[in-house]
Amino acid sequence: MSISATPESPDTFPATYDPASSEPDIYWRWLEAGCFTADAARSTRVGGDREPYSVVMPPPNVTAILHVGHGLNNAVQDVLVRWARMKGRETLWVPGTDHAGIATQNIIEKQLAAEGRTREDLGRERFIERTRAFVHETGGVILQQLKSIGTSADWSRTAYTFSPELSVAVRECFVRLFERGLIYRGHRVIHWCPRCLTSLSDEEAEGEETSGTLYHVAYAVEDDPTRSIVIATTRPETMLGDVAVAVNPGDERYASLIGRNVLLPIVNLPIPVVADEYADPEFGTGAVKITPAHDANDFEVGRRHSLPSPVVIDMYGAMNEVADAGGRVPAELRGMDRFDARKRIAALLHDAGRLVKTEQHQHAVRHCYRCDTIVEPRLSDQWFVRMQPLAEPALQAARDGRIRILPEKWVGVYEHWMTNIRDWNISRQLWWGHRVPVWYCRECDPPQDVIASREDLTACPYCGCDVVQDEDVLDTWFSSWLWPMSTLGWPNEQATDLRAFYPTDVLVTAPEILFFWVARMIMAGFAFKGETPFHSVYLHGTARDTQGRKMSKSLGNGIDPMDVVRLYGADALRYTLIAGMGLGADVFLDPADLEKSFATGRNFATKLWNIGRFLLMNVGSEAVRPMTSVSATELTRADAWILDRLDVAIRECDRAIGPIAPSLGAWRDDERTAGLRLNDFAETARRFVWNELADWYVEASKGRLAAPGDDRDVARAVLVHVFDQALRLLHPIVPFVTEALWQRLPGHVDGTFLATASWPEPRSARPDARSAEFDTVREIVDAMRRIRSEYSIAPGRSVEAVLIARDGVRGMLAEESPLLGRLARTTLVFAGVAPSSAAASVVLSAGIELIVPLEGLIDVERECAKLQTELAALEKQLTALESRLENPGFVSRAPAQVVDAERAKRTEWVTKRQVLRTRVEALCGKH
RNA sequence: GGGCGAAUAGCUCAGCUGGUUAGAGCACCUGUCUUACACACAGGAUGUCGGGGGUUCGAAUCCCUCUUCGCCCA
Repeated sequence: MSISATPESPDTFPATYDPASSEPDIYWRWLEAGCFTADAARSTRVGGDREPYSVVMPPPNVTAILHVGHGLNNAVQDVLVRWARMKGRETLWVPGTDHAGIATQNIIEKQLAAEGRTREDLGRERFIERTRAFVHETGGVILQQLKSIGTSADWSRTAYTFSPELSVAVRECFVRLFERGLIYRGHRVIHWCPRCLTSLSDEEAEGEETSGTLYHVAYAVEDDPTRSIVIATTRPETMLGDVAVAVNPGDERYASLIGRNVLLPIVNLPIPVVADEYADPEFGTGAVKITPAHDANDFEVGRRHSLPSPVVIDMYGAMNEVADAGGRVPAELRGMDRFDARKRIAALLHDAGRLVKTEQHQHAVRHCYRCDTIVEPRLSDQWFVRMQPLAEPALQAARDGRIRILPEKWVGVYEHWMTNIRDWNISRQLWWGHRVPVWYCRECDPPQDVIASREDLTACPYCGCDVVQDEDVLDTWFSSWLWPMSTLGWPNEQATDLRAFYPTDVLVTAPEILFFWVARMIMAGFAFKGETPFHSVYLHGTARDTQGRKMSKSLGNGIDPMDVVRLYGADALRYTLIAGMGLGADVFLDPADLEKSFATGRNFATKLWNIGRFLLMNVGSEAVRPMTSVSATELTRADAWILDRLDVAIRECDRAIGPIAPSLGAWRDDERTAGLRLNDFAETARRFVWNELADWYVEASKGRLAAPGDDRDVARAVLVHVFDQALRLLHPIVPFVTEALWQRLPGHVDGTFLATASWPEPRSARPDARSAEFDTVREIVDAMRRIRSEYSIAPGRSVEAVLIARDGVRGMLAEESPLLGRLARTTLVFAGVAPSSAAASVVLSAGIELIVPLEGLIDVERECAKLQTELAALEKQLTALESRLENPGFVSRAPAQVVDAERAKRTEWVTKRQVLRTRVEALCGKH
């Protein structure tokens, strides 16, 4: 064992911690030592000696740069991962990026536009080449940024959704689902973004509450122009594609019109009135126009009634006769944008006397989640995944506890989505992404004309003719839903990582992508591995500004985590985020005042640094006794107390982070919601090092460290031990400063890292009795400090206090008098009765009475009033307590231990009341 | 419109299956260069637990209702 012991002095040890100078170095040394590299062979699942713990990082977009949301997400994961690693698990955290089809393609298209070109100018091949080169050059910056906040991921396993390996997984997944009949090509009305020029899934078309107009339009009855039927619509421009008016079959108002024709205004085409349950008699006029090509519901109605589907809006969102629409779009409207056309058509209807009225109407309008353009329903051929069969096991797993979702409020949301699941449109009309692995043979008869294949095809396997591949690519989420498996080697079932680390443990992400990603990963896990991909889902909150707005680039209210790292260090960033984030709660930060926002974390790191500074400067560099060699009899009361508090802190931290995995195959009800309270964990650890170790133990040890002898060595041993343990507890939250200090502790072995040190365990099951005695000392110090403050007694002035207590307590306190002198500048005088002089006094627990004669300083009236107030409050509570105990209902029905506790309390309070009364008589009576 | 959830100190939140005088952090006020730390130390104030009703020996906690807010899905 080599002892890295250069004597510390104020010169070599600055009073404030400088993260900028040490963090990068520490991180580099962790990497060099391979601290974050998992060894699959050690996993018990492949015959190794360690339980595995694995986490997959939600892959950021390959083109993304770090924002606070990423910081928060990765801070949470890093706390869990570092904790698991210290607990001795073979820990793997898989990092990576996704290729972000739409977002990345948008970037390249913008670049091209700046050059006055389009992707069509380049052609598909060259466009993909260019995008690939761009991603290669500038992509993954975010992964480098993640390193500077301490992310302890296994970079040797960095994955990418569009890598050759993961592309194999995507293709395997597609073909298998196709073969199982769960992927089909459908002719449907889907969500279309006229700007991105691609279809979107239901989840990607986000509803947004919008104030619109409801237009009431009269369609004249063909054979009776005196009558008309009034429909209500928010989208009058789609009327050019109307093929019917639907009314509810039970709606008597319209019964006589069913089967007859009405005339479509402007176009002047006769269209039928049909009876269909879809028409809601309560909404609008109860009659609804049917436009199969431009509304998903209308499409279904159209199918039921065998109606045609004329297309009157093109892919760019402009009015045009696209299909089966001959003569429907007037010349003046052709090529006009849909929203301009809406106004124009409203005007035309008005002029024709067909616009009955308009009214304000609140409704949800779908927007593209990537570019916020209003989505246009579009009739087209798309690939869909039949989701219902996949949802069953995913739903069941959540119900029987094989998987848990925290905070629990999201479980209901998950269940609701899963039980009402709809088919997933997975094809995108993009170039950047996994191309749909389907080839078409023009020569073959059905059913061989559509061939899904794991291998690229050049010729039809059935007839040898030429084949063409489907033009579309797959939704990026169709590759990310495989992430927990594909990153570990799936579909190669023999892959060591897959066997060693799947299923993973916890998935940490934001609730926004519960459906996009989390739910689908669970479905994929069951579909392809027959197992849940993780046993816990932790959905964390959102970073918001002081007004509660979500931080975003467009609002300009974001915080760049790299700025925070530069100014205050990664630890400050991490501590602030973790400590400020309750389970599922949002974190509020002020983008205009980084100093204020991150002071919590910065101050804490500095405090920790200074405790270390004190310790290293005062403990010295000579060998420190290991705690195992220190016998209980050598320990002072302060030692017993801090060791006891350490045990409490360890237990509370463990409880806050929680069970690392379900104790059986599934979560028991009582452990289902346990743990993952990272803010509680942070607070407990903070309380221990700051309010207990620094405020009391360090202060109490100062005298002992100054006096050479055996006791000095005991104090040094306890101090080093306790600080070492505290650093371990805090390491997952503030890895850098804890590592820096830990490596400077006397006795540190070169080449060992806190990052891979063991997690603390409590020393003893039961607290040492002398720990409670130290609490009495603390109580007296507190009381003396209050009195001193109240009477403005100069800090330097020594005070004498009279103490009335049992013999045992007297003896104990006599022994602790040096400590009382140091911490409270008080000398105790033991007496049997209170002195009669004017004095400040206080009654402590166990009937200890403390009287501080302060001749001349005491305001007798004030002191008397204070005691009387205290006595009155006590009497009131005592009365309530006694009436409770006299209540037969309480005594007979309340649990015995509650009743006993109340009785014990009564005894104590009665004693206290007696002491207070005597004191009041003595002090107030004279006055 | 359907569903889920929340309302506790100025702010952000704990308070588990009912049982002390309802807690923490931050913010705030007062004092202090006490030999690691003023990014600190010491002391202090702060709540009809959203309103109303009910169950119970006992309600912040359970039930009903109203109000307000948030989220998800239409």
